[in-house]
This record gives sequence, C-alpha cells and structure tokens, in this order.
Amino acid sequence: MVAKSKLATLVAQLDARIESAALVSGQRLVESDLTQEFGVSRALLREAFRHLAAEGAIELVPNRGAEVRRLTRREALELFEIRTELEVLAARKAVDRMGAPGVASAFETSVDPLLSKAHLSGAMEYISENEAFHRAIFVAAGNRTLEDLARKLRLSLIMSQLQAAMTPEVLALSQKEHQAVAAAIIRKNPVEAEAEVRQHLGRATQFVREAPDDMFRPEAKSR
Amino acid sequence: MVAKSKLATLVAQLDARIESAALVSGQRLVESDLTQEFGVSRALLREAFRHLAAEGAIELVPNRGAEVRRLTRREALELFEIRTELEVLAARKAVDRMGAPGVASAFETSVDPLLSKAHLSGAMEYISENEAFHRAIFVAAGNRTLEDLARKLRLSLIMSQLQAAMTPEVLALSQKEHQAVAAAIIRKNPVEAEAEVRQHLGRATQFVREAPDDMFRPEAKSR
DNA sequence: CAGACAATATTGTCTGACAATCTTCTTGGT
DNA sequence: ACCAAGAAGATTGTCAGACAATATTGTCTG
Repeated sequence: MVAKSKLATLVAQLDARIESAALVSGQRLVESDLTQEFGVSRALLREAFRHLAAEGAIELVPNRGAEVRRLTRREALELFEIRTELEVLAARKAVDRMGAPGVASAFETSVDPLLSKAHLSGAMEYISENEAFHRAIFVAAGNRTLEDLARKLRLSLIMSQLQAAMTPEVLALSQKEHQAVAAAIIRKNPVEAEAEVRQHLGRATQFVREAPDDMFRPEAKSR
Repeated sequence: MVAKSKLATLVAQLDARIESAALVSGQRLVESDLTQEFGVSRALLREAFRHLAAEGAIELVPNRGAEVRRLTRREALELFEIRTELEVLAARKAVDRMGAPGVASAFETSVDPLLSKAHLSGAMEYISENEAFHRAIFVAAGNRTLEDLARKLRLSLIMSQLQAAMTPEVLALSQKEHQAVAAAIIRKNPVEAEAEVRQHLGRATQFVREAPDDMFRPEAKSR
C-alpha cells in the first residue's frame, strides 16, 4: 500500500501543485522543465499529463503541450448547471441514506469542523473547505460513480480561477448556505435539502455571471 | 482539417472496434499485438489507451494493461441514476431552445430517420440508433460540457454489454419511448418531456436490474 | 491434486533521436 | 518606423530499442 507507482506519485505531485495554485491558471507546463525538476523521463511525464487531463486539471493543446486549465465563462456556467443537478441528486440520496448505519455520523464528522469555524482566513482556505464540504455530500450519497464524476468536474478549479473576486462577505454567505444544506440533510428533509442546494449553487452561478471578463479564458472558435 | 494527428486516428480506430463490439467486453488488449496490427509505436498506443480510458471505453489495470471496460451491476445502476438526471436536464434545456433558430429543425432532422423505421433488425442496430437519439437530445440542449459528459458516460457500453438480453419486444418498446420523448420535446412541453425521459430511463434501469448476473463483471473489493 | 518453483509473457519506465509544428527574431521593403 | 516574409530556435509528436518489474503459465514434486 505504501509503494505507489512512479506514475501515481508524479500525478499526485503535479496535482498538488495545481490545486495549491502554485501554478497560475493558464500557465504553460513545459515538458523539459518538469522532467528535470521531478527527475523523471519525458514518457512518464506525458502519461501523467494524460492522467491529469482526464481528470480535468490541465488541458492538452496539440503542439503546444499542457497548460493549467482555464475555463471560459460559458464553460463555467455549463459546469455549474450540470453540477447543480448532480448535487441535488447527491443530496437526495444522502438524505435517503442518513438512516443507514454509520452514514449520518460520518457525514457529521466530516462536515462539522468545516462549518463550525467562526470565520475563514481567506479565499484559499475557503476553496479547500468548500471542496471538502461538497465531497462529503457525494460520499454520503453512496454512489461512487457520482463521486468520481463530481471530482472530475473540478469545482475547485473554477473557484481558484475566480479567487480574486471573492470577498469576505461572499465567503461568509457561502458558509452560511453550507450550514443550511447540511442541516437539511441531517434533518432528513429531502425537499429542503434540494431547495438549499439549488439556492447555494444558484447564488454561486450568479457570482460566476457577474465576475469580470478577465477572469475567464476568452471565448474561442467552435470546434 | 483533413489531416488528423496519428494519435487521433489511432484512437478513432480503436474506438470504432470497441463500439462495434468486434472486441468482446472484458477482452484484453495486448500492446505488442496492436502495435503490430496498426503499425504504430508502443508509446503512441499507450497514449491512445490513456485517451480511451479517459473516455471510459477501456480500463487500465496496473501491470495488466488495458481491457475493454466491463461494468459491475452496481456501476451500471449508478451510471443510469446519473444519466437520468443529466438527460432530464438536457431535455428541459432542449425544450427551452426549440424556439431558437435552426435548433428544432436540426433536432427533427437527426431524430426522424431513427424513429420512423418500422422495426429494427437487431440489438446491434438498436444500440447505435439509441446512441444517436440520445446524443441528439444533448446537442439540442446546447450545453457542450454536458454533451461531452454524456458521451463519457458511455451508455452504449452498457447496452452492448447487455446486448444478449435484449429481446425484440424490449427494442420495440424502447423505440416507442424514444418517440414519446421526442414528441414531448418538439411539442415544447417540459413537464411531459421530463416525465417521458424518466419513464424511458426508469424502464431501462429496471432492465439492468433484472439482467442475469453473468452479464456483469463480478463485484470486487472496494478500492 | 495442491503447492512451489521456474519459464515466459507483458507491462512499466528510461534513453536518445529525429521530424513536425509553433514561436520568436531578423530582415528587407515601403 | 511599420509590416510582411522568412530564418532560427524552442517545444512537442513520434519512433525504436532496451532493461526492469510484475503477472501469467507451465512443470515438477510430494
């Protein structure tokens, strides 16, 4: 269990970098630089790229290599639209499963520390807590395929792209909405849970709609 | 525009094979065989594998290579659950967009030939028409991210896995449901459209539930 | 016939190379 | 000065071959 394959290790390293925003959104990843830095062969690095591309963390442009993925406003909105439905589904299923042994307590355990915090130190912290909160819902839903899919949708990618636009007020409001979602789920009220999820993601969608143009990749040609 | 990269070509070739079920579900894909057959290098083949794995067509098992993906019953049911919500979303959006110029006619054009056919010659034909029908809905919905996602969910994969269990009656019923879905969308009735989609996919889900055990990959350890 | 060991097949990863393509810099003309 | 065309450089695309790591298969022993 300890020894991961080299590939897995490399993927994890790269992923960590991207998550931590050490790499700016849109930044180009040059193969020769990275092979040297991580001490791996180019072949392996390229496999890692494919992995990350599949997960939606980076984008592979032919003859230009890999770059940290950057969404257009349109893509971001499309993603939110999808994510909303998936999250509603997850919330409904989570409510259903609150009766099953261990599920409720596991959910509360993972969600509590995130929601009790008095206030967040900044956007960075919010992003990782937000990620953890939403993941907890998908885990509680007990549909692994759904969980995987949600991960691939990479909400956090959008968030870190819009990081600069997030004010303390927005963060506080968002956290309040999280509390409302969690409460409805724990209360086993599917109708309220759905409503709260839609409320939360609806507001987030509005946030995306109002964010300034220069936080998005410019819209390009079709395909 | 004509010259695809070698990688894209290779991926397309492999994909076609898998779709056409020339490769049996669960069959192993040996690198050395395929490099020879397609006359490409191993490196390229491996890149193609990653591509296909990302699309959900094959599975990459460490130290065992690639094989045509085979779902457990659980995974198949999870997939249907997700797919249902996404398709409901797509149908609703398609209804919304029926007013937009060209959308309605494009939808009818792609759907008509599929639904008018008197009866289907077999499961094979059904699978490809089914795929085309569902794709048409996602296209009409006008959310590209959603369209991509639906493709990655690979409904057709499940279908071809269950191919042997599909009787002519099932096919006929399914086609009737398709007609109902299409009609509701064209009629711009979002409520009916949603109901018909749920009806259709609900029945398909039931079909999965009742299919014999040996059509699925046996349930394995967690992860 | 079960289990242990050897032989073989297959994948994991590396090195190095050259071709194809994109980017940037230089140069000549107006 | 400015812009287009072309040359030079950087970077990725693809290949070939090699060896190590691991899985699969075959064989032998008790």
